[in-house]
Amino acid sequence: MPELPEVETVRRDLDKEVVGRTIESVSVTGLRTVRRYGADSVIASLVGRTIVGTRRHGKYLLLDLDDSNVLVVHLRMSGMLLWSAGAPAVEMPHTHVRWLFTDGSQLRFVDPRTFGEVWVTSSDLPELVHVGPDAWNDLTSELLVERLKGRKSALKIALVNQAIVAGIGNIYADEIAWVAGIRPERMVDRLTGPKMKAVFEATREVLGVAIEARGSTLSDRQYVDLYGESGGAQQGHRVYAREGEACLRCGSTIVRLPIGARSAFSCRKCQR
DNA sequence: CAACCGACCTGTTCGC
DNA sequence: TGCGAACAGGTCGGTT
Repeated sequence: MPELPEVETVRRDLDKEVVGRTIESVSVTGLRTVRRYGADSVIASLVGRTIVGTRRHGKYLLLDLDDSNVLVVHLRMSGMLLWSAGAPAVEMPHTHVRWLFTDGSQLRFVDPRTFGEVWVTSSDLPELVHVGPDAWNDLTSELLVERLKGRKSALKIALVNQAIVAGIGNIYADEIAWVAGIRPERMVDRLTGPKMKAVFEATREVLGVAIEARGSTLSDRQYVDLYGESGGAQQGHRVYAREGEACLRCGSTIVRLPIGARSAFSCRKCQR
């Protein structure tokens, strides 16, 4: 599933491939993908526009346009952006939006489960006002303490709450809790200063390594980069999807336990 | 206001 | 082996 490291990988690829390119036409075949403002809005505000830059806030991908508006893409669970210099070698089912550039290259939004979204908005990004600071670019140790203050929820639940901090999802929340040596169900209002610091440092380490490895691609290949290639970060996972395997720190068995409606992987011996 | 939970989806895996 | 059930999970809206 695309979380911050996966979206950041796609952003870096987009920065290389589409910045400076001008959109000749837009084809929308999946209406659910453009449900926020409709197909007409997406097409009318993009044809003739040049992409001048890329940004990311949490899991939101932001493409800056030459009229100061912004093309927003959220991959959610199964969305992928695929770029090709010309006509794509392989046509993918579930292609919902296609952007053709004036130089013959093209970008496609493919999304089997149709949770993903594409829309165009103004530069002040009104749809993202409720989203917290980006976990990679904006978060500091002090800011994390401030964001968690007064919250009564489990560490994992807090980490995946985009209003508290943006970009962390199910996989990296489990990894962060393991690196910090804290149980995912631990209430954040009971974390001491040093433990808060440990969570912050773990966040830096886990996200940094995953970005370096170009994100996590699990067996179902629900995430690939702009060229359709898998990431390599899954090889470094220390708890996620390792139920029954040995903890890499203490050798104890990794377990899977429900937290809220989801499940979390952890080591009961060295996470306290 | 904050926490919680169901709904949204479809491809894949699981269990009988 | 086959088929239906369960599962995967980010976000939103409704409820507690």
